[in-house]
Amino acid sequence: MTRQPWRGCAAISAERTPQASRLQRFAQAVLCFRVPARALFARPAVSRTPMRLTRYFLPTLKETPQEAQIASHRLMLRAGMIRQESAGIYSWLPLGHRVLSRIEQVVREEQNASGAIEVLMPTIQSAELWRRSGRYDDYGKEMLRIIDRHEREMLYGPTNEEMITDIVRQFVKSYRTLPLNLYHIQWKFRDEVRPRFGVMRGREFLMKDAYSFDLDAAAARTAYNKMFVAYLRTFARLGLKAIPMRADTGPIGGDLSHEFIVLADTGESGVFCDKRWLEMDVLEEAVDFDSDLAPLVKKYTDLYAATEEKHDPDAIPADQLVAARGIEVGHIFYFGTKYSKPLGAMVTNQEGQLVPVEMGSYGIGVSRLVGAIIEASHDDAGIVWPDPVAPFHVGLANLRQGDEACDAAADGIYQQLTDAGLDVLYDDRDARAGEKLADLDLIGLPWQIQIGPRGVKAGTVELKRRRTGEKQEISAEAAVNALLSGGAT
RNA sequence: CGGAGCGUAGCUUAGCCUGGUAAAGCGCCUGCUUCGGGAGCAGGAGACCGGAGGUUCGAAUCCUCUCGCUCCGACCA
Repeated sequence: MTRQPWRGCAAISAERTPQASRLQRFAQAVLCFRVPARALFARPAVSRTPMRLTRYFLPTLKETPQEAQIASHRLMLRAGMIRQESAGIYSWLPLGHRVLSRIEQVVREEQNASGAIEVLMPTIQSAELWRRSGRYDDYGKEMLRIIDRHEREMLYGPTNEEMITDIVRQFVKSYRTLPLNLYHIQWKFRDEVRPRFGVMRGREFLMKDAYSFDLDAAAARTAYNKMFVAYLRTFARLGLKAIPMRADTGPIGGDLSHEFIVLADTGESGVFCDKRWLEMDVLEEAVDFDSDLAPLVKKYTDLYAATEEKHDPDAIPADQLVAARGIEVGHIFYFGTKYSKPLGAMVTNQEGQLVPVEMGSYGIGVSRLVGAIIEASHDDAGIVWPDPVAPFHVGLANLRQGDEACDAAADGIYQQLTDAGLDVLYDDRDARAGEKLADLDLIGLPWQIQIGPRGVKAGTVELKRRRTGEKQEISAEAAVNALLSGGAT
């Protein structure tokens, strides 16, 4: 990485001012041939953020605030991940924000892998757009309506079908531009009558929404399958078993739809599935999204699975059926020309005719997933993060802060793990062992290293796997090597 | 939106029924002793009792209104 691409280019760097635009700097750097182009596009490594707890902000609670009814809500409050601002609206504190970002990143990577392209649309939309689709009046009180200073009617977007369709209407004129799948990850607002369960059912929530545009129904089906498979992979990476269930299409309309449901006792909807689903493997292997995905989709839709609304008691023998509760973490729809027609998103086909584009939309509740993952992965002591979403890889507890030998050992391990690129949260507070260990379990980092006077004297530290509780007393080197050799990345 | 509850210190609560000017535990700050699963002792800070009005000599307490939050139902990613 070249911090100063101007070095050695005196004539050019002399002209650089603090106000130099990006373009100017780009030109300067390019003119300076000694700078590798790669450096210009180097991106910051977001995940490499070790932290000493004394310099962090992690307001954990010993007692449970009274408003929290379910495990995930309780644990998120206790672990200092969120603070409620008003009904269904939350601030994300550092720990919660890190988890949210991690989930968002997994979702983004899998969307990109499937060929979808990221955009970002605003939270505030104009009522005019919604009048054209006819939904402004239909949507009811769930839509938060806003009047700006010019008395114009605006709204805080509950979803973005109208806007994305309007974008495509303007720029996409030919079938040659299709297929197209645009997605964004953005905050939305639905003024729920009764928000509850913390971030699982908030009024403000972070959603990934993808919108597919195709020339005909067959192509739209291909787009649907891509998203279907991308969702299987996304949830598998997040450590969740999400079952695709035949679902009601709801007010959004359409005739092909699956909800991805995580089974949990605290789930808000009743669901039914073949009991063989419980043994079914999640989709781990990489997928070629240009291949025919129909067989894969078939594999994951062959076994019966339906939400309450779509459940058909005659479809499956009772002794094969599991009735459970579930959390909806994703929902995919095909809805044809429902928006393209009224909003005029037309393309010219091969025959030169103007036809409305075929659309689908595909949502993942990113902020809801934080709660869903905790519901699916916690114990009496606290959260148990799946490795890919854990806010830090390793929690390092110095059980006797201020003891010279312990400090030296802990500082050393912290340095090594950090240098190796692991995210380490180092509890260097002057606090008691019990408090540190309880906090570590509560925040649920996948690995813990405990360093205390007893072990230091014997030349060992304790390496603990949060999920299993399994502990080993080994040398510091062995612990570092164990973490570096795979487990904790 | 129907039904039911609750607002007292940062958190969890007591006090309210039967009015007399606010209490405890945890957390926080200081000191000492402790130190391998949320320590002990001593001291300290911190609450116009959600807000407004009313009744009363006097209101956290009774009455009215209002705001906020929670739960059940209907609705929803």
